[in-house]
Amino acid sequence: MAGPRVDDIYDQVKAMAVSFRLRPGDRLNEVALSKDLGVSRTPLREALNRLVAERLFDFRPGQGFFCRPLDAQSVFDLFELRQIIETAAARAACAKASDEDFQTLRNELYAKGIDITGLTIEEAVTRDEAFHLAIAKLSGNMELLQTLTRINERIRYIRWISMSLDRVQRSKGEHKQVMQALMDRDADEAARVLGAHITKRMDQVQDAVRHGISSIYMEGSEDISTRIIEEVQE
Amino acid sequence: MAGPRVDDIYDQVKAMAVSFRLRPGDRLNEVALSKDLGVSRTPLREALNRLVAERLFDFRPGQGFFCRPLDAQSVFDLFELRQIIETAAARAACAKASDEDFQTLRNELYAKGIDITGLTIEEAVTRDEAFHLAIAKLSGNMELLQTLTRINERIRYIRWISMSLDRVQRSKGEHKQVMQALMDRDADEAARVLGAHITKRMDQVQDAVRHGISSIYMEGSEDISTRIIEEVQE
DNA sequence: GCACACAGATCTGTATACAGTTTTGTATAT
DNA sequence: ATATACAAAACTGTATACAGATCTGTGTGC
Repeated sequence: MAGPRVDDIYDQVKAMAVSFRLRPGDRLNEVALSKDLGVSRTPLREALNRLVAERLFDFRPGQGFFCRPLDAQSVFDLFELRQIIETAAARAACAKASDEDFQTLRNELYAKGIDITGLTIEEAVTRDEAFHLAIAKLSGNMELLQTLTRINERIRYIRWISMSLDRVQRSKGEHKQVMQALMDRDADEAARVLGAHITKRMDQVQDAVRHGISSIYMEGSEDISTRIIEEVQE
Repeated sequence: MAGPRVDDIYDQVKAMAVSFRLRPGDRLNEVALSKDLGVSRTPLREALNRLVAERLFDFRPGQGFFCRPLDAQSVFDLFELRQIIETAAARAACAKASDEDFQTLRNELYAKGIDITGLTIEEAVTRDEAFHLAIAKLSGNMELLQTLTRINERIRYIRWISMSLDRVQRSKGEHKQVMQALMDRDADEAARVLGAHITKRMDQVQDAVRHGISSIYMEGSEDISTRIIEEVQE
């Protein structure tokens, strides 16, 4: 049988890194992990090298692979970059996407993000991310989409933590404004609202980070599986 | 002795891919290449996996590594993304960089890009790229810089070809405008001029690509080492 | 002349072994 | 008690071997 082993390993290790199941800064024990995954070190190291290129791991010659720590500056930079790319994507979408595209976006992803009561934080972030990625996709620029996807992977855990600290999802109204601006094909407005939305999130995240990024590493994990009770009235 | 073997292999293979010495679309023979480089397949494959993550190679399970072909759409997308990132970087630089930073930029990289007579096309593109990257660095956003660096690697060969077809470098006056706007800290003007500059380049490249991307693959190589004779008066 | 099938060669995918380095633990001296 | 030196254990880095998949080329049948 076989199947694409490296791709599977890559996905599994990436999932561990993204969810911080491997603690940032820690050295990765190749032998132990390869036994855990039931493969040998060779394909594991191949997968790890991909993740090094994606900046999810550090590689120090002679010492091995390290789960990459996320410092406050990197978090800020990644959010800023995300804002740059998403606002540009919204502008491009206004120019390039069809009315049908926007209808689909509204009916599928936007609609699913409205009521998140009863969802876990992980699920809520996933839906939020999906809406934002869908806009990026409507830009028609696959390289942009790919780049944003990578950025999202690196800050996903921070978004989980931030949301679990805040408890309440306040993006409903903002998403509505973004959706409206897109359907009006008002590029300036779409970029403005989306940019402000991300800035607000970034501020929340900065608070969380200031609160101590090291403590963030410890908790979590169970928090993202707690369910969201209520939603603010908009 | 030893030294970081994988990093070296990575650099060497990347250099081959970026300069299209490995022809796009071609399958890579691991045994042959590993013999060429004087290493075994194991570290070579590790390096190749990094390059897969950077989209310089494709990986098809069961078939191996393929030098990634650059289609017209990808070239367009990469240039568009480059424009988005660079204009945003210029805006950020206006807000964050110090006067001293701009002085250094002007005296070192800007000045070196003015007179390119006698340089090879490869050298001229390198200087152009260095100026643009320096602006990105002044944004203070290292993630942005990293992302742009990766994009540049993927379109470098196209820029070589485009410049060798055009023969004449017309960026002198445009760079001057960008430099001036930066020193005035006029973010809107800097973004506008830089954006227009990249758009112009993109148009030239699109012409080159329409001219036939397949023919582009064949020639080149020697063209980039031809020296630039004259420069337009500005 | 063309399509298909089969066999040989080639190449990829992974496990394993081993050399060399780094880390860890212990014992000794100050 | 602290620092240092040394030895043992653990781990990384790479080569190699082998199994399995893929490709290539030839020959046969239609």
